[in-house]
Amino acid sequence: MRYSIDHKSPMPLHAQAETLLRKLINEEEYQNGKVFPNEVELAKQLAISRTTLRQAINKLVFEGLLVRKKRAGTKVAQAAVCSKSNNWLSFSQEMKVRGIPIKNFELHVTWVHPDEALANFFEIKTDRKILKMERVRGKPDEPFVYFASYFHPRIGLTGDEDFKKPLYEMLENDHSVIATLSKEEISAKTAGSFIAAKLKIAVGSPVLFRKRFVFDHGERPIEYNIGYYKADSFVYTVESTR
Amino acid sequence: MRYSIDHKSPMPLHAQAETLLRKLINEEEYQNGKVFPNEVELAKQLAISRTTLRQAINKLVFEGLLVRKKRAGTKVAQAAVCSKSNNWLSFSQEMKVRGIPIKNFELHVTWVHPDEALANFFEIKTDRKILKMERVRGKPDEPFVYFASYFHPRIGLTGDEDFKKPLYEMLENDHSVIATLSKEEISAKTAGSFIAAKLKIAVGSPVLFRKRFVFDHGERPIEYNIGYYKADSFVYTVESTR
DNA sequence: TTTGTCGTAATGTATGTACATATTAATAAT
DNA sequence: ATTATTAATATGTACATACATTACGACAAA
Repeated sequence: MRYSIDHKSPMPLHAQAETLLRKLINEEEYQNGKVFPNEVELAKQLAISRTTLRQAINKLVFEGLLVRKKRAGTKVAQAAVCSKSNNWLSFSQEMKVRGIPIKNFELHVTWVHPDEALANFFEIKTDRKILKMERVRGKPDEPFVYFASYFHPRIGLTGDEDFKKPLYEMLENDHSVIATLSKEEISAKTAGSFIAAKLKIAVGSPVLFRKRFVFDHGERPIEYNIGYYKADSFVYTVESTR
Repeated sequence: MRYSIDHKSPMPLHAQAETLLRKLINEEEYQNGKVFPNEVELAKQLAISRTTLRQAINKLVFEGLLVRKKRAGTKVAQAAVCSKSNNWLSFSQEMKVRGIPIKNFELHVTWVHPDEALANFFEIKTDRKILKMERVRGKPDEPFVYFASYFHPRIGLTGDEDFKKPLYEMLENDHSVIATLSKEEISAKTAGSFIAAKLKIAVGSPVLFRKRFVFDHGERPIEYNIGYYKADSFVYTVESTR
């Protein structure tokens, strides 16, 4: 076993097991369908109880990352779920694809204290300052999205980076941060005065609101991002199979 | 305790506990924030072990239905309705999971001629009549979604089906149609007079608009579905990896 | 060749136990 | 009145153990 579990760590054993399993899941052989060592065996190898290991496996099964079958064993889900052409483009890449020229109307970088929810997501204290980047973008003649991004201090951004370049490329090249997982929530909202001013629309106009939580390989939080899109200038597409 | 657990049933105890908890979640007092009996107590009442009960609770916590806090106890999560893209639940199934009672305010079935776009999607001629189903649904006191579904004539629906039952289950059981792929587009819109009246909101209010194209295994079109959701009563969540 | 049966290997279900940890609430000390 | 201290309580973590269920594979019977 390449990895092991630290019984003296303050991190719960089942959590350690979980991250360990995530690593295994990413390995090529398991990606290709190799079955995991069976629960009893694996528990013995890691020197934890089967129950504890199972707690970790269960979570991943629930997430759809693993599938278990009696007698057959536990394998990485050959999902292809969420397949789709990685809708993992940053905004400017998205728009380039659609052939729409982009302009940055505003690009504003500040250091702020996170509110409680954000501190919680980043797993830091609220007195730790984090980098906030705000943007207004759109067609040359009309802004159609307001963005705000918050970055985890772990990344080590200084605020002097060139945020005009594609974001995730920059993070990958200059900071070795590879964003691999995003969770998004989309809803409709009414534009308040702040957003209305940014997008040059009337207060009360409908906007598409998007929250995005971005994680790296090890499920560590990287970025929190919100976006207000002028109605009808943005359509979100989802493809799913079962 | 109003409910109990049958130790002789073939249904696993944790599964019984789970459905029992779902019932509790639906009860008004718990909906309103009353804390559940504590684990040890509840386990005793149900005559199952705490571990088993915990298995059930964990699942519901993972689903986001319950929240637990040390010392404070376990309560129903106060969250907006949400839809996970990979789950493939129909609307009523979604709501049942969230523990929200559903009411059909209107359910209207008609035969209509498809417009050109729809005829094109279904790959039929515009003079071929198709079944249209309209629905207004929501909580008993407030409607929050207007739906319209169009079904491909190939399926053989008569219009006399019981559309109150879960849709995809019905299609699968009675018509051997298995929906496996959906493509959705989500955007924000302004409620027109028609939608405003259906959802009992002001004209011009923001709504979340969703188009859904549903296909079967062989990529043949099954259903075209549009939905207007009252803002903030519906959050669309997407999870993606790369 | 096909069918049946049976052992085995994996997960599934279930219990009992113990101690840790976080949070609230009551109480005591300042 | 405010601030520590402490006790109580609920969830959190972790273990050992036992038996049930399922499904594959091998071997035997038809």
